[in-house]
Amino acid sequence: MDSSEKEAGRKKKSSRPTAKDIARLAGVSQSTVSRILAGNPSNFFSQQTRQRVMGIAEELSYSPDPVASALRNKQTKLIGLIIRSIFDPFFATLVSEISLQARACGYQTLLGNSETSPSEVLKLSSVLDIRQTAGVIILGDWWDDKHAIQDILSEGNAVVTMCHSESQTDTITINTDNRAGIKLLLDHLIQLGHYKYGFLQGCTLGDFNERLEAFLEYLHVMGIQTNHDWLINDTDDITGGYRAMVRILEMEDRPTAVLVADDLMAIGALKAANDAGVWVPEDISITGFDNIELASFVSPALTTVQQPIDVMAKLGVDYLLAQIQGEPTPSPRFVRLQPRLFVRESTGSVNLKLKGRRLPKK
Amino acid sequence: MDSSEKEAGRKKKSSRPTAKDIARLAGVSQSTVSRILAGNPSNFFSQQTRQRVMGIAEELSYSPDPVASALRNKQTKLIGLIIRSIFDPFFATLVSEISLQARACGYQTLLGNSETSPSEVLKLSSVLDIRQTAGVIILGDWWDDKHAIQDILSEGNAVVTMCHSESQTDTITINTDNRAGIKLLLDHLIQLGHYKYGFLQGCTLGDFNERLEAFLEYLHVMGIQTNHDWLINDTDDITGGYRAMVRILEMEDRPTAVLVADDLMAIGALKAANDAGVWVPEDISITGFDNIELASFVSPALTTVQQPIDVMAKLGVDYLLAQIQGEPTPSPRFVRLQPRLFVRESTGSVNLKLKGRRLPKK
DNA sequence: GTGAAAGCGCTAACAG
DNA sequence: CTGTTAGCGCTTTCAC
Repeated sequence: MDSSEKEAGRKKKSSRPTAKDIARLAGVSQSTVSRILAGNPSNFFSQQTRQRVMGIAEELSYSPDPVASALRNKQTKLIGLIIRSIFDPFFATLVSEISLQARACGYQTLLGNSETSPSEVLKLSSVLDIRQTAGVIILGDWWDDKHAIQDILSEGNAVVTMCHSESQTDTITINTDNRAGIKLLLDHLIQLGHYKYGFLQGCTLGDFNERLEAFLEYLHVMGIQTNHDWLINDTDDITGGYRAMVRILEMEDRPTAVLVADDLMAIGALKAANDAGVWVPEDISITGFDNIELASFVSPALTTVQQPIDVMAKLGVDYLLAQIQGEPTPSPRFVRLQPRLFVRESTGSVNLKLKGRRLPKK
Repeated sequence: MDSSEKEAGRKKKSSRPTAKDIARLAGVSQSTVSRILAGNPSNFFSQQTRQRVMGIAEELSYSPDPVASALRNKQTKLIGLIIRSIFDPFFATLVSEISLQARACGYQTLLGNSETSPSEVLKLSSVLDIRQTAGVIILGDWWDDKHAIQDILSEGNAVVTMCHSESQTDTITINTDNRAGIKLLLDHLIQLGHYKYGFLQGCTLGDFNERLEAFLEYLHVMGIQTNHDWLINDTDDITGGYRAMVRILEMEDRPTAVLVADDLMAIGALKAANDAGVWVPEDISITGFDNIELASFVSPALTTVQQPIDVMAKLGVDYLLAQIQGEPTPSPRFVRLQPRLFVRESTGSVNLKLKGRRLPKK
């Protein structure tokens, strides 16, 4: 083999200029380059050197190697995202917003979704190598969070939880106010004259628990009786919603309105009603939670409550970065954002029954 | 301040044992540790040393710092994922599968979704800092791919594209066979007696283009006339599908069946029909593409064609890793996987008209 | 104001 | 079989 062949970089990154290159070209030392480009205001340089260095850096479109600087700083520019399920459009949207927001702050997003059985205690490291992250956002809670979060923190990571129920930890939690959401929904239904309420809970997860609790409490406050048969528990996906609704529909004595723990499940429930020939909202009213885009596009369109995803994402990232930068945890550790009611076609007055379904307009 | 306070690690990673620690404890050199743990079969060690080192490593649950090893190897264990939109459940599922698959191979996934206007030429680096990735998977094409991909490659990254149309590059592309899918759908509809076909195209993206072309070609082959008014172009999301369908429905002379470029749009189209009081499939048949889970849960359930997401994900990751490991690009650069037809409720015989809609069973 | 030098944790080339 | 040494690219003392 020809020996004078210049080795083309062991594996990759053949080309990129380094601080050393800039230094050589500018006739200064590497440390000067680093200092000037760091933009640390405490350092002063002759206008000359600064211009020259910055000029050359610009020209070669230099920027410091993130890996090297991570090693040196003991801190990457990566944030980990641990998600229960990316299939749920609500989470997918949240993920998207978070990653956008993070990128705007110079951070990238490492995806740690883990479609595992919720029952199994998850070793966090199997989902995400947290040594590579500066911080972690946990979306939804479902396993032994206390330990998991402790692991992450002990690794020196910052942590923020979102859509996470009660304080299992000392970390910041950003949530929609589930109680307020349920109240919005129930007030709306009560106004429509409903008096028998069912609740389809995804599973006994934090957020869903909160919604169920709020449901029971508010009903109690309003002096409305509940039948515990109407509280059904299934998986927190579209199929779970379908199955749960089937059970409701099989009952002799049915609720007049069913609150479903989230939109995706509610879409499943809607389908179950449809398949059974039960009309919504004429025979039964159904509500969701989240206001995913799809909610307006099913038939009938879903009455639901909106979570302010963009605000949640922004807050989550902001808090996380603050923590990463060593700022102290702010005092109200639980942020509760207000949801908003969207009344659409899946809810109606109890008296609607037998009025017949929407007919062709023509 | 107390000077003898042990500095608690500059920012993080205070604790983790290093190879040096293991070496000290085992009474060997650091390189021995590295070599033993690397498991390189070309190196032999005394059973003694090996056991001792591995024992200690195990005990401290040591594993090499990914950042340091990335710096040294000039190669991270990160793969970048560039997605058109994570909102589409089809893409979300693909992302999930890919990240699972990648993790199984010791790689993590960096998320680079970029909800930007498709028209704008995207600087790739604004979506994902590819210096931190060993390879990139691009899902869907939509901008100046040739340049973007060239950028990535020149950075030393491996690239695989998925759901990407014709060869704009020399990279491997993994796709569902769009032509076969359209044929499946059309054969089904032809059998039902349809003779007037519309097509709602998401936008002039690769995958969608291929579907439209296949549609036109196959119709031509079958000697079926097409009305170009029935070819509608809108955004590739649920709202786009809705709008496009509204336009179809406003026409005097309507197609008897409408193929929609993907399921999400088809759901929008379904809603449009519903809102207009047009019955599906009695008045018009509608089909989708992808077979997302939702397809079974809208009413009427969507007849569609399934993309084998899991296989695609596995192949994509496999090919990417092969490339990363320096294996040569395999000869058939275009992998086309076969779709599968799912007939559900949104398609029916042309003669169904006026038979009336599903009625309550009770 | 700027340079020299150390070192983050790892791996691999080069001894022996 | 194993140790010594160099160096990935960066930042940051410490000197001058």
